[in-house]
Amino acid sequence: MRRSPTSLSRVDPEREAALGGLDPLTVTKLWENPCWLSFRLNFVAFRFNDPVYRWIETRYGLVRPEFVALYAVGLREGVAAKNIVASSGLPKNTLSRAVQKLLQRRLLRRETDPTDLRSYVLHLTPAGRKIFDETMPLMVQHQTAMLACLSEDEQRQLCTLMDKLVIASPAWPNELEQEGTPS
Amino acid sequence: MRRSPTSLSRVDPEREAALGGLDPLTVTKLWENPCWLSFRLNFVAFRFNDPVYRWIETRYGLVRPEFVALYAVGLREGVAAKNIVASSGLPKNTLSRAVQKLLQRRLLRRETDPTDLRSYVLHLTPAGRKIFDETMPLMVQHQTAMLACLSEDEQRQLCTLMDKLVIASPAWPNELEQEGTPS
DNA sequence: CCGATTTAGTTCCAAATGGAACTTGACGCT
DNA sequence: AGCGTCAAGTTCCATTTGGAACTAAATCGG
Repeated sequence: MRRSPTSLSRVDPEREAALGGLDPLTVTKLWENPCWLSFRLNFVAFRFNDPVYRWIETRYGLVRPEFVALYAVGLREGVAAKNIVASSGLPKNTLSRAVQKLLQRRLLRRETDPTDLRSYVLHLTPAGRKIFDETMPLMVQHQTAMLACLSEDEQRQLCTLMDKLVIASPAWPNELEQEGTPS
Repeated sequence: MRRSPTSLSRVDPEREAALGGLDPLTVTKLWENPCWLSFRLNFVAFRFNDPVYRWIETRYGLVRPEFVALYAVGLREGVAAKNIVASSGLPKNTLSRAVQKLLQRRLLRRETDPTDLRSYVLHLTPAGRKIFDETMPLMVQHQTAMLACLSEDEQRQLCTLMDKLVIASPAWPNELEQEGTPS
């Protein structure tokens, strides 16, 4: 029952030293886990997200989907909720509520999209923009701290590799076990 | 206000072609987003997690934290709940419930840890092991599909780079904006 | 060896979540 | 144009979630 992926990364002794800070189960998930990608993604993502969202929640009273929406509009004025859904994976009713809340709090403004009357075009108000501008540097600083263990070059590599994944993502299966054409 | 990270990856024209399948906001989050790491992590993690957890839920009636617990014990018999908490980031009450449910359903078995009477040592029952063994190949297959856009060598690189991040993680800040020693 | 602090796990409960059904507008087809 | 299907966003409601308080056991300090 030996599975291959473990061999992808070797537990070389120099590293073994640095492992003191990690829970033993974490070590197992790193090096005796056929699903190496999933664990690494979720673990690192969590370590990024958790401090960020806790800070935003206590600082501005915005919960995660609300900030996701605000951040998205901050990056690209004029998006619609559907875009945020597609790029974040949050369910659309959750995002609907998030947008409502942001509208109430006058952090977001919206107008119906003249080219599609079902859809709304979103913009940040100055107050919303202020939050975006205040938060961004902290997030970048946190990212920098997390990436400090990698050289500039390694950081670029990581970025490029993950680019490829995201770009390839439309071709990935949305369901497990979709056997070819059933009968 | 130009921020550097965008320059980490160039939107070279060959890629621009393949971008058809992506939402415009996704493209912005890729290449006009100072927080490039966060987006890539969360996006790819979501695309892995979502099909997997939906399948497990419909197939076995296990919700996410339940499967997280089952999977963890499957990887390393004899772990305690605290280890699963540490390695997964789920809150401990959520995991407590997940374990209870798995005990009820006889997928997990537990005995008090003789070296620490507060703690329990967890094991899979044969039924639990069966689920683990059935699920693993599908997850690996999904991972393989997602990684198909990378060469063997690139896959190894990605694995190694993320190793480094996980290993460095104990040194990362748990809070944003913890200014040095206050007064 | 006794009190003060920390830790593993549980319980409580208010709040967030997300599936499903719904409304309204767009789009395709004949 | 007219009808059936699809898409954007909202609403409803049962379920899940996770913070905070709690219990019991371990660990630390003198």
